[in-house]
Amino acid sequence: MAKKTTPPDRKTAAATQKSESIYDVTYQIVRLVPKGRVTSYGAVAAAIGATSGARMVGYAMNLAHGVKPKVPAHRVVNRNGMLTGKHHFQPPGLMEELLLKEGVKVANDTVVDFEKLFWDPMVELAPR
DNA sequence: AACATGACGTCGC
DNA sequence: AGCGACGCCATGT
Repeated sequence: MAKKTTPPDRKTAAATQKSESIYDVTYQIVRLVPKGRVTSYGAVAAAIGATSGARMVGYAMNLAHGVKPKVPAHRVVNRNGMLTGKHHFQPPGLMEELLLKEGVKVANDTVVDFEKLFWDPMVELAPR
């Protein structure tokens, strides 16, 4: 009886992920963004080692909804300084609101003086 | 396993 | 200078 080895009840994605997933790292980088500052997906991606994974960063932000501690995804914009993800907020426009409250001026869905407010994790966290 | 999608980025026209 | 297409990496179907 009992032929073959009975496979243990493995839950889906039980041990699939390790302690740190690309999302976890991404969230932490974003959380490090100081108030009144903004960063870009590409910069964060480069900081986590996914230089070309800018899309993954955006993907991670999408999952960041309800993640604790809260992830200031509104401080993350594209390389253009444009609030590309504003439509993913609830309600849309919340992203701009939050930025304005933090002192970041937004015009036409784009961060004003983006390069000035740009916070590069690679530079700030990089050991000189 | 292959295809399609995505909060980006870069190159080409 | 504005629009289109490809590339990247991960996820879902």
